[in-house]
Amino acid sequence: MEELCIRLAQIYPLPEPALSKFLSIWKSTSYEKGAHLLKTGQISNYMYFVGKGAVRIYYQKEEKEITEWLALDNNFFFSIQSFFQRVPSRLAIHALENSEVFMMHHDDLMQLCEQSHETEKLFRKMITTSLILSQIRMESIQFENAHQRYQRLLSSSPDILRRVPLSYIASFLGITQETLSRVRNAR
Amino acid sequence: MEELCIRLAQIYPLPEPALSKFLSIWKSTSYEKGAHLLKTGQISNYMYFVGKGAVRIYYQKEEKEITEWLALDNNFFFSIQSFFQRVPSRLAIHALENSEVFMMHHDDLMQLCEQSHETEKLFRKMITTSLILSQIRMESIQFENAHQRYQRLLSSSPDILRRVPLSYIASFLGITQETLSRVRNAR
DNA sequence: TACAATATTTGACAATTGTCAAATAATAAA
DNA sequence: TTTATTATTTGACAATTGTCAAATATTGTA
Repeated sequence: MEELCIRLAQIYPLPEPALSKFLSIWKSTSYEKGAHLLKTGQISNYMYFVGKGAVRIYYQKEEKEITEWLALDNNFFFSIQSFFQRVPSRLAIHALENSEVFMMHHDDLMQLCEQSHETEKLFRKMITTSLILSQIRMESIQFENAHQRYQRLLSSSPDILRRVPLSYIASFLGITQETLSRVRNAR
Repeated sequence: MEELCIRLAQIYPLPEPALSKFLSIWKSTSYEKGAHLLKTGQISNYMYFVGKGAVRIYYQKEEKEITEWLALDNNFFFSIQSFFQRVPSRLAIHALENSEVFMMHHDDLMQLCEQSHETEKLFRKMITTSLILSQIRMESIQFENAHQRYQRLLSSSPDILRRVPLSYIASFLGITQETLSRVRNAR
């Protein structure tokens, strides 16, 4: 919870009493390694924050599993389209390690946003952050080759290799496992 | 202006008096073909809406010009990172045709957002729309080949080929002009 | 420890796309 | 209309990455 507060304050320092109310709608849960936070076809009701731990967002694409996102310690994540558009999620989410996860229900958030302009503002800034990250990732995928993408990931998240199977990382980077294996050794 | 109102209402129907105030901060300008709306290195102060016309957002990458976005008739566009983070823009924007452009200054928008919760909500929804589009485009770039990306563009914006030079479209799709030329003929 | 299951690496080859140069087509200017 | 300029297409070849199969390494479990 500590870390969640810190991350929120970095995005926008919500004044009281809105802050207390906002924090109160986050629920804490523990997920065992392998457990699902969200399954394909469910409407994703939550925005999540992983404290200590790691989760993977993925989906099925022609008999392959595509890793859409990896979130390690102290990061937000959610199934964007399902959460916002209230449609069944194409994405599934599971824990890669035993993880401490905080989650906030869509309806609770919307209710607070109605009541509190300041909370709406915080939420707007959270989405803005996601949008900027999305742009950066898009550019990386479009213009960097396998080696450059791997290096970028390494420098932004150095311990990811020790904690996440190579096949997931490769898919997240948009390359095959074999290519990633070659790229990270030799050359 | 008509079309701008329609598009805004689709995103969120802002009630009066907020709507009138919001509309009043949009300024209308005409740009001649080739004219710049924004040059590299400037801080991008505006969110834009092109009425009738076409614009191109691009940047320089190792002696090549990369087309980051193309906006035709009745669409929003802006230099996301510069607009939100108030840093000099890596992107430039110019008109591909004589264009009718509406623009809204960052500071005016922020002032209205402070005053009006409803306006903040509209803005939040506009960003959410951008985020979802960004996700869809990212997936297209990551998992579709040149031919599929071209087809997707054609179906979402059929007249783009008649109005935008092939080299810009190719760059926008993340492929070379030669590959696009081959993909759209034969095969 | 030894075995089984899973994960990663390696090799051979194919598919896709990029690069560079030249030819052709389309457009704008004289 | 003719010419000059710009845009698009085509060919030959190279680079990158993907695919499939097999080998090796790692991890978890009896």
